[in-house]
Amino acid sequence: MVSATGSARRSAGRPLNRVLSQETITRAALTLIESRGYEGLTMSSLARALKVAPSSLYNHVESKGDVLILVQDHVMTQVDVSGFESEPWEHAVRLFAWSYRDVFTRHTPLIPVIAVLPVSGAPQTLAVYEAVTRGFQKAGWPEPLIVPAIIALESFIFGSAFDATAPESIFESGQLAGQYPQFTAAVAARKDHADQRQADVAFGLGLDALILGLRARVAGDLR
Amino acid sequence: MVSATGSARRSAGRPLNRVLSQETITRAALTLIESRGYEGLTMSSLARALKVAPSSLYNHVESKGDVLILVQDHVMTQVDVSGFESEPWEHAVRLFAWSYRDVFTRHTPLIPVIAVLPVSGAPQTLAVYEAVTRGFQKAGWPEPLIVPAIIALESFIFGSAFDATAPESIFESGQLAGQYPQFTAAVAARKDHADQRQADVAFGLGLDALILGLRARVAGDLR
DNA sequence: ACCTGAACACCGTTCAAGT
DNA sequence: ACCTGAACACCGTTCAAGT
Repeated sequence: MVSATGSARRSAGRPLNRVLSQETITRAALTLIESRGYEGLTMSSLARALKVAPSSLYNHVESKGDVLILVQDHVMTQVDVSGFESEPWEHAVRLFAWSYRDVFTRHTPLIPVIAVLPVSGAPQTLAVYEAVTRGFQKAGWPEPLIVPAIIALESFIFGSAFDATAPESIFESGQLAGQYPQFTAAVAARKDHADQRQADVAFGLGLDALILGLRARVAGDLR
Repeated sequence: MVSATGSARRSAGRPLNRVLSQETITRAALTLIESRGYEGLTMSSLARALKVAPSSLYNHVESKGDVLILVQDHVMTQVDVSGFESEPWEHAVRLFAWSYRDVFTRHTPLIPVIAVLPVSGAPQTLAVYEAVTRGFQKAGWPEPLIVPAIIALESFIFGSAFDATAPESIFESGQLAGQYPQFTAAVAARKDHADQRQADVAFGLGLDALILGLRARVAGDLR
């Protein structure tokens, strides 16, 4: 019997023309993540989206972790590094950092993947690092400081991406307010930044501080 | 039949004295994580360690996520906030930040949990924030800036904890080196900091920059 | 080479039955 | 109130069989 609606099921055996590739898998995974989130991304759901049996995926990837690596590298193309070509260093860093954080706020489950993944298998990730490095070099940064500075920036960005997914009320002490009076007061005193999200205020503050502090360090090293 | 070695299996029905509590569960989970890591922590393994059926756990926690929340709050007691009582602000922040990062380097799977968890259910976490807040107040920080500054610091710390779990060789471009010459050069130029780990160099650089930048911002606000 | 379909060893969670 | 034991609906992954 063939399913009543939709197309007939493919029979076993090698099909006449290949139906899968790493690219179609990556694309389907991204679409699935956009519509159903990361909990919605399973090898089953991915296979279903591609109209294929789950076991077929293993002809093209070694594991689900492999799929996440493919997705990660593709997501990296969404990060805006254009500023490093034309803009002054500080402006370029700011543009880059906000863009990087915004992208990964939508993809926090990739952060544990990327943070530990060797760049050698991730060309788009390398392309981003290359562009950023050129920007730092153009601004006259001492070579040995560039990679540590990029890592520090990236660490701040990843942590901030997690923070950006937290509910606005995360710091309300609730019942325990009386036991922690100073923190409760500090939470209440946070400036009412109109409609700006608290996570954005913190990110802006930290980014300004990092930029200022890094710049001071470079000036010291070059003097 | 009773198992040949070890104690006999408990029969069904309410036992004479309670064998579980949130505290024993938390303790067992932490021991399990220390010995087998986070992949080794399953509801089954946890039950086995406590000599109990997996379903028994659900009399004390609502889900595995609940267990992670209990673990997270307990781990928070390992963070050193003692500096904020006696030391100058800058030294206290440094002590706190390194300690916080070191603790969560061993517990990165908790980061997505804590980053989104309302503090109202996490007394130890609140205790840490209270101590830090007092240190900032003592140093004369303007009240509305304290919470954003703590969040920024924490974001940098969490991101750096992930970075600290990465292999030392993560930035070697491998085959693709030729296509990304500037980044490859920058990686090669990283100072040889004797036996200091690259992650520690980056964390130290970023922490110094953040401290300097935050301090400058405060000075500006108070002027 | 690359697909299907059946199977496997897990997972977290639910719930009736028992004391 | 709080435990056991059986069951359920999933998970990722393996592998023989098919073309």
